[in-house]
Amino acid sequence: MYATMARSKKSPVETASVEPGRDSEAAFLADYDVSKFERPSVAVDVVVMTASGGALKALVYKRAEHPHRGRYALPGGFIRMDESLEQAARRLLRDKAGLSDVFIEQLYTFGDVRRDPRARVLSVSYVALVHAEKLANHAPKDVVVAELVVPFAGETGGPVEGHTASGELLPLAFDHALILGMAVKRLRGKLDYTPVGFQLLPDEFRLRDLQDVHETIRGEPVNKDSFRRRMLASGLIEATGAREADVSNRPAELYRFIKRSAT
Amino acid sequence: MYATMARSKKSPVETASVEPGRDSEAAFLADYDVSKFERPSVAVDVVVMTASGGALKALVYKRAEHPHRGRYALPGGFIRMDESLEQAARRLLRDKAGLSDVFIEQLYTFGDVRRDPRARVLSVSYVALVHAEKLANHAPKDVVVAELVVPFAGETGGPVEGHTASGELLPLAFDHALILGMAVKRLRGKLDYTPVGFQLLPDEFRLRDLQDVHETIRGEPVNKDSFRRRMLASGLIEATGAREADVSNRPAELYRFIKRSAT
DNA sequence: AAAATAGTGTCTATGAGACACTATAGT
DNA sequence: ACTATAGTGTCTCATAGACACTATTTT
Repeated sequence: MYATMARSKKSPVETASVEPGRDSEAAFLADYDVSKFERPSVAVDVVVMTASGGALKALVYKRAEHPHRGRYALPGGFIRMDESLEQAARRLLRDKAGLSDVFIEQLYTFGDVRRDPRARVLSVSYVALVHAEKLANHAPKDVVVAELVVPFAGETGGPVEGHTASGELLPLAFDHALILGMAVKRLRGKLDYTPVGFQLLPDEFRLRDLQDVHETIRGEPVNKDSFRRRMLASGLIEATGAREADVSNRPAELYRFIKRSAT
Repeated sequence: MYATMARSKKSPVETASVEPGRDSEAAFLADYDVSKFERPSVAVDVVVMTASGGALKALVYKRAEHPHRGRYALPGGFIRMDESLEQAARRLLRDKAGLSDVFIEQLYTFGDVRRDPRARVLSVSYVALVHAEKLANHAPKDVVVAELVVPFAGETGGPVEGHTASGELLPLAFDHALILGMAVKRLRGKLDYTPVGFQLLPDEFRLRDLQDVHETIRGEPVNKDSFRRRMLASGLIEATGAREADVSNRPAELYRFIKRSAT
């Protein structure tokens, strides 16, 4: 889009001294040889996160091929020449995790020279947030929903461990422990000023569920009273009028988010 | 580092079922052919920002070559195979802007398929924050310190215009208006919870200077009383004991940041 | 009735905004 | 004395945390 705009004849931004030179630019482009410069490989890796049972979780799968065969890696793959980074992330999410229509956001680009033993490979990472049930229903069976053990408080950052539900440690491939750590850091940072729960809860939920999500992400308890007041005053959620059923205590009011963001 | 760790024999993380297979992995790597997959070019572009005279500014330079000859671009260039992304950013900053020992941080990776007319080129962007004087002293003469005109409030995001000091619009190359917009958005976001002024002010400054920086970044005034109280209570700055001189009014106390972060 | 969790009302401490006031330099 | 900006003291309002209290379900 911007490339197009830049080449249009009378774009309103062409006020100062831009040399038009359209023919010579065209000639230049025709002659341009991409292979002049060495290029790295570029992969997109997606952190598919959810929060349930008091734990932050992310989807990993056991690598069947070298390098790092047997270790656990994030769903990812090399980008194609005809897709944008986000399109690549969505494709990989669909092909490797069976997920579509989820919230995704670019996280960070990892580019250490030796991060992949094969060759120079950059990883442009994305975070996807999904409901726990969606992950349970749609994920192929060779994937593992790893529980994350976060060794840092607040938004300090650092590598994060993955465990099975039974507590076994899952050795992570490449620098994926760092990518997971960055994802947790980002999620914690977003918590204060964006309605993160939108993506991590079903359409109807109890305030307690929303509080659980916040506490799981932060890794520490939040004040119940203050949390309720803030959420109700935020204007982002509304009561459905319905209440939960079949509980052995006073049933909680059910709420929904006012504007469910598209994808 | 991670590649090394992953291949070490008895890493403590190898608790679950990792297939060792060191020989076969070595064989695999020896056979691995990088050229199997098509690869994009990867550039690093650096937004060198400063705040002075009530305006946010960024360094751009007029392109002498195609594509987008005559338009203004961020300092940038293709990454080399033996340097990390941050190393590339620092190299470009040194070579193209004459700057070293400045704060830099990765911003975002732009990957639209058509963002560069030559070929598929990803841009991993970085933000550098420097004092206004440092920029004035060190910048080569083919660069322009463009004043940014930010058409959005808060952290909405969107493209940003560059102007000369005299108000002339500088047409920007590629998607660099978007990259600048992202940089402004990020800077505004950091303002609330990190001492951004550290990087944008000289060693000694008046509280008014710090307030000016905050107002310039936010694009709107801040409450003077509350701002003073917050800054003094933050524990991040301390009085030097000295006062400004040669002013025709009550001279202000000079302050310094407690811990000047390294680079 | 007992147990368990949902939800309300109220008090207090803290921090932001508003504003009046005092302080100190040059002219 | 006058001007301009620095810096202080105080009042009010909004919000977070603490805590006691009430409400509503199952067993």
